[in-house]
Amino acid sequence: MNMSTEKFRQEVYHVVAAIPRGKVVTYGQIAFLTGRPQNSRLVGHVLHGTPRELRLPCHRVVNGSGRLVPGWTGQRALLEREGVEFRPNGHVNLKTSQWKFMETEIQEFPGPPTRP
DNA sequence: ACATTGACCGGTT
DNA sequence: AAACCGGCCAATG
Repeated sequence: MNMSTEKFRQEVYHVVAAIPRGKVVTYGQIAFLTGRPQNSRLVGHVLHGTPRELRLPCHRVVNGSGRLVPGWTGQRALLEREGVEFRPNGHVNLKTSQWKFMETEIQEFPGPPTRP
């Protein structure tokens, strides 16, 4: 068993556990937060093998374009139940339902200078 | 030791 | 919007 990958697995679990109701995060975001921004595929691999008894909100993880997990029927119902919004094409509306952890400290900036 | 396969991503048609 | 491509890396055969 490789130690660092085991730690990586635990960190992924921690992030997923912290996703608030009604919001989703992408595999890429989790990869970034766990210090392996290049390895979003591994996040998916870890989540695929998540034990059910951990009771993690795995349904709140989607891919970068808002697509749901291939073959997981019922994920959409779980998300809709907690208020996640969907687009006409069946993807999550990331614009309104993505958890943007970067924007927790900085609220507003004076708007960008309008250039004619 | 390969080769293939993914719950992926960013950039380019 | 959607398809394709190259890069990524653990797991699997």
